[in-house]
Amino acid sequence: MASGDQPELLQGTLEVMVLRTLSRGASHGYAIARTIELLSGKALSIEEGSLYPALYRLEKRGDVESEWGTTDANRRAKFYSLTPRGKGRLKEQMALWEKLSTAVSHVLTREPTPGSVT
Amino acid sequence: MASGDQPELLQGTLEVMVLRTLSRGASHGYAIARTIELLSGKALSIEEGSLYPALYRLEKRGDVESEWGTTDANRRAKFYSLTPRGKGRLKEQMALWEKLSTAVSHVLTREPTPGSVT
DNA sequence: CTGGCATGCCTTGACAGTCTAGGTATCGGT
DNA sequence: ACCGATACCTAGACTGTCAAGGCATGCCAG
Repeated sequence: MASGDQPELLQGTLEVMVLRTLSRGASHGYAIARTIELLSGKALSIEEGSLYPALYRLEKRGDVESEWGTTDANRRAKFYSLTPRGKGRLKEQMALWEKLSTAVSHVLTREPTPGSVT
Repeated sequence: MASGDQPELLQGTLEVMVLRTLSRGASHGYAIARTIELLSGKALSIEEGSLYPALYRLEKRGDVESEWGTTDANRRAKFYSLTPRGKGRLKEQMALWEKLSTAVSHVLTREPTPGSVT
């Protein structure tokens, strides 16, 4: 923790956000980060030290594949795209997020049933 | 892993769930775990190896305090309760969860604006 | 009365994913 | 000539979770 109080990402959510971003079309690291930040309404900030390792994980696992290309800004960049496998994974992970976040929300807001544990 | 594929907790959410549980009244480790599992609709399973360290963290930080007592089942147990500080922390963490989970959901569901980054 | 199950607490070690904090290189504009 | 934005990469520390064990005791079925 220390001093820099940026809210840390909910561990495990970066991957699914990356997959989702790529499901809208191939993109490269830098752009993926900017896109996620934008879509989150600036609530999330994607650190490169987390993003690149995540990308490598996904590629190693066969969920994405990469190819070098050139960006709008005329710069060399590695473009990642979803593989069929990755599309499956995305679906999976979206469902999992839905399930888990709902579960957590329930715990935080639900009133306990009368017959609770003591 | 093997067969029992319990989804891992979203890292960082355990604490806020514990605080929230205690906000409904003092409780002990075992009961806290059962309560969270129940409220989550069995979607979450709280591992003791995560729960107890979390409880110690919270106590060390002054968010909860503990006292030995006896349960309904007539067993010795350490009862934790929220301190004023802990109530503040709970409020904070609930807001943070709200903010982050909303942000993630946006990233997963929102359609990108036309002028996106390339 | 005894064996097993549920209750209840605790700890160690491995591990995964994130962050900090550096580094490199190039393009375009001032 | 420089500087900011773009773009990639990596090492090391850290944090929280998990798996897997251990211990003790109350209660009930057989």
